[in-house]
Amino acid sequence: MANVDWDLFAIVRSCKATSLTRSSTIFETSPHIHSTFETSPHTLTTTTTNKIISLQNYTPSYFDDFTLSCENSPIPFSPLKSNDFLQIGTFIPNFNPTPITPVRIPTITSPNTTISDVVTPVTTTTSFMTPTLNTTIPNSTFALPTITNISTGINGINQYPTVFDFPIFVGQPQIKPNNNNQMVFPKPAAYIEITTAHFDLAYNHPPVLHELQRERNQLPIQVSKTNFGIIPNTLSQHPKRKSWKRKNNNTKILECHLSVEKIKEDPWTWRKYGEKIIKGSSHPRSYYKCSSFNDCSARKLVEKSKNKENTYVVTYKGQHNHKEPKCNHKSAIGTFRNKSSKRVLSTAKVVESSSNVRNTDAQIFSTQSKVLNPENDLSKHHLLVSEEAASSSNVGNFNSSDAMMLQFDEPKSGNAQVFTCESTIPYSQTKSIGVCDDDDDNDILIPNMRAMSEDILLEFNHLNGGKLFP
DNA sequence: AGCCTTTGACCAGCG
DNA sequence: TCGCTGGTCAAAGGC
Repeated sequence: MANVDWDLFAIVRSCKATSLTRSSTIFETSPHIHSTFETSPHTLTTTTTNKIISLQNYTPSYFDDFTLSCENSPIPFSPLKSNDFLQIGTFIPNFNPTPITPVRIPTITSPNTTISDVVTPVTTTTSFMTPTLNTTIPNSTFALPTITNISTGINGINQYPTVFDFPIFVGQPQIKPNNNNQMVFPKPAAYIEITTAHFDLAYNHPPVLHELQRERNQLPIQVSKTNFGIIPNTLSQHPKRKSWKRKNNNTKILECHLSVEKIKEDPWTWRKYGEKIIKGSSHPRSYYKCSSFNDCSARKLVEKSKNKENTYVVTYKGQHNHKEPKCNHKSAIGTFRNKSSKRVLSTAKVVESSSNVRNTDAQIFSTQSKVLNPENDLSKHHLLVSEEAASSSNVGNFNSSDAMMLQFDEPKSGNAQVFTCESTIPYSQTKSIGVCDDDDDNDILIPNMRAMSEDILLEFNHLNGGKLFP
């Protein structure tokens, strides 16, 4: 059972790519207004034709929650967490789409809940090129293997696909197959696919998961290396804003809107090297470099979203020239303590008495300046886990990054308390999956976000002035 | 000791 | 050419 809570949802998610085979409807169940673009109803009616979902009457919107119904087989369609969303509006006006490769293949069949005969996986391995009038795409582009079961359920949780599991081809008008079973684009249009790949691209994931898939004799994965899956963001980009290109003409940029939780899932390690007040923005922009490897050119810009609470605009530039750091799935924006397990222990102890707590946006992601409340079970657990990690003879490689961390600082003026949810993932469970082992690339340690229930997170809300989970 | 954040100064592109 | 602005550097200090 120890493994269960370490459900590698990311793997599960990444190993599935599905599309409906029948008429379907996607509609947003969360009625929130998230952006100034949103003036029309928040319902997206889609139809599918031959495995393609087309959005009609689309209005740019965030998608916090979905319900996806498929004729007589409704599929509750929920995000993994409350803040899971895709800002599809960002992706829509992609009239010159760069190659985007669907990379997800359903591979994991859990002994738990399954959804049968509902979805057909998409395993397209070729890039999606700019459609033109009467353009046809060879049928092979859409040749799909068939599976009958899609399983995401672990312990009965999240037994349904999430938004990330469904590639969505956004097009207007619909793509239709011709007599030769080729996909025909009736007129120039923009098509974009939204899959988990985008999130992974955002995090610049190396093909770790893909390797797993290949080991399972799945189809090879092709990830576009040429354009990094760039999705032009013509909605959010100010036309006069060209300063991006000054020094980075050749760097690859991906902008995405991520919730705090998503940001924390970033497996890469970053070091903040600057912060700047951006004109017209009420929030400073923070600049991060990849700190995992010297000379890595990957950079990340983080700025709090104007439009959506708890959301940050994260811009990735450049590419990592190294593998994703192992055993670092804590995924804070900044700090990564890679050296010793002592650090975990010392940090945990030091912060017990610390009152030096800042309350900036950036600090939300910091692993420093944290204060534990000794009276809090989670804090105790954190210490316990940390000490166990530090003292265990066979866990020498364990560090704080092995566990997911969520921590929220409180303003100085208050009774500073920072709760570290890191402790919600017992170290014993990390071992069950595999501690760091440089000799085993297949030991992937990904925390189960569901292990941290929203109720728990909400309990921390007041500690952060209600900013994180209003 | 090492790595982090902070922050003012500087650099460079653009209008 | 100059001022504005975004991006980066690097010293200082913290953990």
